[in-house]
Amino acid sequence: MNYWLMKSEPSEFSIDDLKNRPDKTEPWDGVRNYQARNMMRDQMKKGELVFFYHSNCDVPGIVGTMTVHKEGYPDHTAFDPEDKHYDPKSDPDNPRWFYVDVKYKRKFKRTISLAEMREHKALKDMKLLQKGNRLSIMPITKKEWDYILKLE
DNA sequence: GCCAACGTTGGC
DNA sequence: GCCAACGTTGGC
Repeated sequence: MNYWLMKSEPSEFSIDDLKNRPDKTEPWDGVRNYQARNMMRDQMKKGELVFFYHSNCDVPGIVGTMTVHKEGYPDHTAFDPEDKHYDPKSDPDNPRWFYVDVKYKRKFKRTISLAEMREHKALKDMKLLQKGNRLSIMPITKKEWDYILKLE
């Protein structure tokens, strides 16, 4: 059982957008980073728990939880010239980019902000808090997962 | 809007 | 394979 954190800009796709999908699921499209792709393609398993993180907004932080609903498969937005995530180098016969479907689980009563997480020594090793980390998907330890849930 | 940190691209 | 140039991320 692995635990994850996935970032999204709420102006693009927020936890409320996910919650408001008819079946509360959505493909996590547009990831164009190899490390993040590898995690979605190879490591994220159905039913695993994921923090939803809002980035590039007034109060960046964790806003809720979701689950991996469908394991890695080719990101078809890479094949569509009309799509803003189009990548001509991704060949449908040999896809370069993959995504998973996520499913809404719960929205926190409040945002666990990045600033707040920085204040907790127990969380100091989180990849999220390390300088210059721009990965949009990252693993979380069970210890960190449990600790953050208690902050709510 | 600024800018540091990082990833990718492409010339050589 | 090096590395400068460029583009992107994302906190502030």
